[in-house]
Amino acid sequence: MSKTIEEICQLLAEKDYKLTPQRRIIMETFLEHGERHLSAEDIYSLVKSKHPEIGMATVYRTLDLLADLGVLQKMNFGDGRSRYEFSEQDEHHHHHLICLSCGEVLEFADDLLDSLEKAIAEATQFKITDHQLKFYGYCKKCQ
Amino acid sequence: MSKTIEEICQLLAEKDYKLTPQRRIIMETFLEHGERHLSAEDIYSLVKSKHPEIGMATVYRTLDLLADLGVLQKMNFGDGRSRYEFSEQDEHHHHHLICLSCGEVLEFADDLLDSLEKAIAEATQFKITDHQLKFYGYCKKCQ
DNA sequence: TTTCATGCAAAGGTTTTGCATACGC
DNA sequence: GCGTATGCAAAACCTTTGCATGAAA
Repeated sequence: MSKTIEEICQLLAEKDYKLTPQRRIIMETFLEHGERHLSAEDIYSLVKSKHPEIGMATVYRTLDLLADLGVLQKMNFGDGRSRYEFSEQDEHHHHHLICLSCGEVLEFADDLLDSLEKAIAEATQFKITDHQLKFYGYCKKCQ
Repeated sequence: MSKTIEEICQLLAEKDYKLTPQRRIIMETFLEHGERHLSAEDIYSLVKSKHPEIGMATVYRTLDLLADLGVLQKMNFGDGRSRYEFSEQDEHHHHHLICLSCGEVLEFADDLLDSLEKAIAEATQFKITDHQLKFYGYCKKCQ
């Protein structure tokens, strides 16, 4: 499960960030549409429909902030813009299958990589905080 | 091993692409600096120092072409620009460890994912052509 | 000679920044 | 009230495109 809005607000407060209406609106929008991999533009459109006064720059700044706090994860699926999704640190990771033809992104649950991660950390002396696995190919429709 | 320049030229010929001096120069530059994960700008600078008449657009077009031919692989390490490296299809995959502090990129060989890939292909009906695994963390120096 | 590739500059798209104003704490 | 956040517009980037010229096959 992703965090609740109260948990996120608490994270903000802990780091002395202000809880502004804009930040709350953006967080709520994310919680309502969390299933998708939203771009900044997606968020901006969703938010703008109900709160036209909000600015694009605020969306970008808020997404950056939430990514820094570890609430969101910034991803790149190769379509020229960043996309964001809730990071689910305590849970098992999920990975992405990206269709090279239609761009569809499927999710795939898996935690096989944990042991691999440990082995790599030991071998390279890296302190690994996260990993990201993407499969590229063609979905059933596009083959 | 990555392909030799002759093999790449042959690929071009097979698909009726012309072998221009610019394309040759860019391929040679890549072969000379193949160990790194070069951006278009990196290639442009390297190429420009010996052949100042070459244009940025040609670099982009050639990199795209080589990626289409399967010679290069376009990657994204989250620094706002695409990076390219030789794709080594016949060999075992290698993956990347990216330091979130200094941006260093380490490579890590592994082929544990082949069986996972098969299982996922079966479960999702995707025809998987490639995968990409990235670990994020902090390198020895930055911890 | 025909067709494709190049170079340049301009356009496109995404993200960041400067600055005056507004607002949370 | 202090200091941070916002909105707007401009700027900064990376990448793509249009078009006349030039070169490969």
